[in-house]
Amino acid sequence: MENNLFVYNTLSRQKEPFVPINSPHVGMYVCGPTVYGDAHLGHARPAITFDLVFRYLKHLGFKVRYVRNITDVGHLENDADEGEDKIAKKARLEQLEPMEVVQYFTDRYHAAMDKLNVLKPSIEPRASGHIIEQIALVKTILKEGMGYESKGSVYFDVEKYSKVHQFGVLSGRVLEDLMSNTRELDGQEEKRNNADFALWKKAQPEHIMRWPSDWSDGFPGWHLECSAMSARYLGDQFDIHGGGMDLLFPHHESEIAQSTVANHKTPAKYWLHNNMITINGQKMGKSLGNFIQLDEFFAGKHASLQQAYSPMTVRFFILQAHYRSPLDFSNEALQASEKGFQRLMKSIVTLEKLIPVNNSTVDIPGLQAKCYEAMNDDLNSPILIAHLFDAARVINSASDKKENLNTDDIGLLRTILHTFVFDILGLLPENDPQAGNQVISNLMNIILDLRREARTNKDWATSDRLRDALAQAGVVIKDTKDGADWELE
RNA sequence: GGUUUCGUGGCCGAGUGGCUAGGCAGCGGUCUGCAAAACCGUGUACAGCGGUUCGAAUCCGCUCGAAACCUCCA
Repeated sequence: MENNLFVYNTLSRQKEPFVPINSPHVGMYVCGPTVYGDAHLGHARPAITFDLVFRYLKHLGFKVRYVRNITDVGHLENDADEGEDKIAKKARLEQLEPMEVVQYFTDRYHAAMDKLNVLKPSIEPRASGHIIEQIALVKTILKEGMGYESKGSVYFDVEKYSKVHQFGVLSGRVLEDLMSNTRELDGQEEKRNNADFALWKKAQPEHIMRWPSDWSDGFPGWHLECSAMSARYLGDQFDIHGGGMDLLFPHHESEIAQSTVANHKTPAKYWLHNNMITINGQKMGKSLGNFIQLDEFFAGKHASLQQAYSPMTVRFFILQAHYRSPLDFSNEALQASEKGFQRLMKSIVTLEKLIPVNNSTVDIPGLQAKCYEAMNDDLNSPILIAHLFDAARVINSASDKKENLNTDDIGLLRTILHTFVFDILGLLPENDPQAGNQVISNLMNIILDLRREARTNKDWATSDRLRDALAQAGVVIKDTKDGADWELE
């Protein structure tokens, strides 16, 4: 298996060769959604980013176990309902069981991911299903002397940890700065230091989701689930930990601290972080109220949307930017992606109609090498897409008889496009009438025959009538030198 | 205030010491009965000011501007 993949490791702040701990096996953990609301455009980014990683690693021949969790417990809210679990709050408002809410939004999340052609992870564990592991982890941390109990809650002792390890390896935070943070949080007076974070929280009387423990009836701290579940399914040390940049601190930093104490080793070898999607230069987020849900994109129903954008347009839009760059939403940008995506997909259809010529005028093996080069350079999907557009231009030129392609090169182009467009980028054709309905195809042949007859007789009136009528019916006619072609609008 | 980043042509977005990114839009052309599609051609872009260098959008410094995180967030 050839592997020249380099990835940017947040831990070292540089690109490193990707060498799995136990090749060909790869363990990858990615922080998944909190299921108390519908997925928005921001959620699509990590899902698609790590879907790309998952797909490419598999393509390279690695045996990947991809774990992406569902957070259905434990996140605290810092508003009027202090210390209340987000899911419990929503449930009470709607008079639903918390698990009913969780199920509803989990299903909706899965549906949106399916539309975006995001592959299912190997394991999708729920935090609520791993309370036992999380309690065990708290006990281990207490046994190691790095945690302390306070009024039924348990906190991680960041200052003590810092005497042995460096807290802040991932984010570059300095402990002194964290300690001097004077912000008043719930339970702050229970902590020895401001920088300490909760491992276990005692539940308030109104708190619905709670589990018994040695310390109190309560719920796990929000960094704990990822440490517990990644270790449970991938072992103490695994290859890739992914997530959004916004989780870098405190979430991932705390995970490292917890896992380091519990297992005496740093949990993940490579930390990969995707950047944010912005709207008017600002992060798209629930708390900012400026997010657009994925279903709203697909339906075109949102004040900020000029039209509907298909799932593949959204996917292509995201892949056209590098995962570590911020990506700004705008209708113009989405429309450009839509056009570009269609151009790429049309070229794949055109490729199937090419007639081989003896002497090729284009270096197709070189193109393939460039595609791999792009992906190997920290999953540079925008560069890959630029090369695929080069392929599209070659195909169109060949179709126009301006370039020549022999049988081997046409076959290789087919391999390149199918591999990179479908398998790796995970794009799907959206309107494929030929594949869809044989009857339509047959009917179209009859109509185009009639139109060709009219055109041979220079009966432009009939020819145009057919073209206009078909356009009304949603079929676009394209005249080429070799006769007419058609596609659904 | 601290930590981490970023500032590229009309829009989006790669690159990162010398060699065309790419897409969308625009303009000109080829093709066409016309149109669409396709193809070809077309842009003195790198926030500003200094410095290093034979050479800087790319490295360094400063200035200006923006973002994320520091509090739940993808």
